[in-house]
Amino acid sequence: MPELPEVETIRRQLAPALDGRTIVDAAILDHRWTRPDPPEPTEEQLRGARIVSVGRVGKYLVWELSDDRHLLMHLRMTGTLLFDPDTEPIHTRVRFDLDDGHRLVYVDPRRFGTGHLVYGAPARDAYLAARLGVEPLTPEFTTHYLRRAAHGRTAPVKAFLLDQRRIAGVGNIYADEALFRAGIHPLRPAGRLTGPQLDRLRDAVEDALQAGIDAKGASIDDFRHVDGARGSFQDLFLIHLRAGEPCVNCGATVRKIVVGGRGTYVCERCQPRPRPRQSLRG
DNA sequence: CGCCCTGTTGGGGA
DNA sequence: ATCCCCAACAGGGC
Repeated sequence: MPELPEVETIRRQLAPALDGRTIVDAAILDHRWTRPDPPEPTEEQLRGARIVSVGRVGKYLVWELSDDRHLLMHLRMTGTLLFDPDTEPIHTRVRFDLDDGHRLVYVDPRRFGTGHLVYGAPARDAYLAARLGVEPLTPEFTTHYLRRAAHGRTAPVKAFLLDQRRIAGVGNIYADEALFRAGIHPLRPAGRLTGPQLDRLRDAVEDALQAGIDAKGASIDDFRHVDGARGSFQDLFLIHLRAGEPCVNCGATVRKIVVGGRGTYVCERCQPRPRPRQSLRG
């Protein structure tokens, strides 16, 4: 479920409850959660650890633990963290019992989510730096950076946005949203964006992500229900999952295509298809 | 009931 | 650099 705005929302909700607490007991019910070699963390390593802080980098939740240990959690598509659930969810993978009696439960039906334990800030930063580029809601995220990152690339701009090593935290939904707001077709080669398009794209990524963060308060479990009377998110996702509906901007019918193997929603009037590139050899 | 397709992610192999 | 497939599971359409 989580892209940057959702992970950030989870972090904000969790941090006050976790900061300063000690994990008195941990149960790892799913071996897969710790899969790299060696499998870390183990239950023994988590037991007795104090939680210094809970942060976020890209789509990673970064727990700083006592003794300069760092737990890097990625929720992938279906991971969820529940605080004091009434009943034990079916797909519970990890349980954390805190020293104040509260319990945090990690639930993940598809079991894609991962947890890694690394020792020392340098190891943590190296792990993240190898996978993540610029944070899109920081001053580092400039048109200039976008231009340099996109220069010479032939892959579709949507694939470019999804590449976490360039921009950290944009997923399938917000990529569609940003491209729609910027009026750029997802299939346009990233290296062929014009100056004005790069400007618009930078702003659109920022705006779409910030809108997602601001929409907290609505249930994050329901964030995909953009149609119907659900309300809160009706205005948040302008294009995603709206195939067959009229474009909110021009009224043309929103189409669904596939880009990079991912479902992609586009208004081909607001986001005109790129002219097919003439190959040099014909 | 079964089969097929889809999906909020990212890693690895071609 | 780019593209495709896969991990594991649920839900919907037929």
